[in-house]
Amino acid sequence: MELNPYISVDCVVFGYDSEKLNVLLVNRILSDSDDTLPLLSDYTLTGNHVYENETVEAAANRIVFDLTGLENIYLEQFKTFADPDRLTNAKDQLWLQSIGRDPELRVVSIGFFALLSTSDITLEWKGREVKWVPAKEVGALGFDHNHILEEALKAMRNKMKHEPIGFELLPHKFTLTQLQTVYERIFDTTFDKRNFRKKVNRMKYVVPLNEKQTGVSHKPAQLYMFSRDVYEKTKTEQFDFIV
Amino acid sequence: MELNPYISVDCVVFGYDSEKLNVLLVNRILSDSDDTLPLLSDYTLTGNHVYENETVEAAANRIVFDLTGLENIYLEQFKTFADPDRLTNAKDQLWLQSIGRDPELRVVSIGFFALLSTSDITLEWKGREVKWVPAKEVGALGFDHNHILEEALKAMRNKMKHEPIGFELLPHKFTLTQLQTVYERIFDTTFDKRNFRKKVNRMKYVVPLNEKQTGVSHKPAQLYMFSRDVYEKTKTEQFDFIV
DNA sequence: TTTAGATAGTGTTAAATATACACTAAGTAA
DNA sequence: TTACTTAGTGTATATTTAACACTATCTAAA
Repeated sequence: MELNPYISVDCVVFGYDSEKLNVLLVNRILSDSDDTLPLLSDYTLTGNHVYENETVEAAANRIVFDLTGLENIYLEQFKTFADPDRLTNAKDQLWLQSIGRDPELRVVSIGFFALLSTSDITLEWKGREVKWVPAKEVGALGFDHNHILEEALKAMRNKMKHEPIGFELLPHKFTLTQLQTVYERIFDTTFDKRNFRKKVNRMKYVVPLNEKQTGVSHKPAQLYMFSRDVYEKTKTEQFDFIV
Repeated sequence: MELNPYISVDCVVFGYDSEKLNVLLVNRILSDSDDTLPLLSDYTLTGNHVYENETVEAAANRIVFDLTGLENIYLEQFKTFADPDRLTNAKDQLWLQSIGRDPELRVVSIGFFALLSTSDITLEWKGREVKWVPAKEVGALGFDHNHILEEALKAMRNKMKHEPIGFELLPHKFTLTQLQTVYERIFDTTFDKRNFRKKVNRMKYVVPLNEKQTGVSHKPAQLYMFSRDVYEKTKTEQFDFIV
């Protein structure tokens, strides 16, 4: 089965490590014929073209699965990138040529972001180096991927303000302190612990388990899980189009 | 300048007529050679392929401008449609063939929605019939446009809950009753007049004008306008990830 | 010019939510 | 047993929401 040459999917995989938000990057390396200094070595987001009979959602899931081994990861199509000059940079042209793609072809890239907890996976070598980089420390990426990353961050933060997706960045079982910290780190702010807990208390879809944290050298915290089921059943329309 | 054959933009143009939400549709008609009964006659959303050197945003603006004569209309890219079988329906295949497109080609369509007040424009014949249809009365559309319309409605409603875009559906100067009615019609609900006004009162970006409604046979209402400028300057981060 | 009709515009009370703030509880490790 | 670390909790005040009904002002028609 053939890959479609002009439709690609780029996945901005966000992984939270209970400290900061990271992005999954892959190494883009191009060696000279005599194998000395590489002609090109930088990083890009994870992406691929879609197969001719494949939906873009399936392609996004495939890409995330190939790199993380995880299925049913939170994935959302957030924006499409199709500027005529998005791949006309010299490095990108060199790369496209070297991997046998037509550098003239206008490639549409459909952007997805994925949310997961880095504790759920261990990265493996997949023919190319794959690594987590803190979102705030990402340097110059190949293609238009800095732009895509910025847009993904915007879309993710925006969604996070109104829908319960912070949970997707945590392990299945989490403590309220962990939950509070995710939101604090992603929005670069702090919340009052008691007020935060009062608010969470009202969210019936954050359900306490009969289980406590283990392996910590202090009072172990109560564990909770997120129930999307309860969420869907209890959510109501709400407006907040106000300052 | 050539149109790119595999990248298209579909615009879901929402027009509010101070009564209901309408969608702009164009007639897709195909006559037999002897010009009797049409082989095909139905409606689609407005869309077009993009020029090779054109961005998709520019294409969306061009499409809206060509149909309405308006520039600087509120436009938002909301989702991209690229299913391999999105144009494989018999009617669509017939149409594609008849206008000289390759019916086998996988076409990516980037969806935008536009918001405007129908009072701002008068539709003209542009070689094809163009008409407003109430969003709730749209029948079977060509291509995958019923699906695109559904997604546009979802995206628009969702955005409307959290950001001040209801104004885009009204004339530049509007009354508070008109503003309330837009929200009521789009969310199929009703609000208490006094509470609604108290809320709007707190929105500093809804600014009263030194002007009243004219041409009505009852007490004329105060006119207001929306200031995106004030909005951008006064908006704050807010969370509501709660039931 | 008076009157009927239509929509504009306004205030209060009770309940819920948001905010600000500091100490005790329960575990581990030395 | 003590020191250390994080968990977990309550109260008072300010703000916001929700529920609810009447008067004001204009036009048009009698």
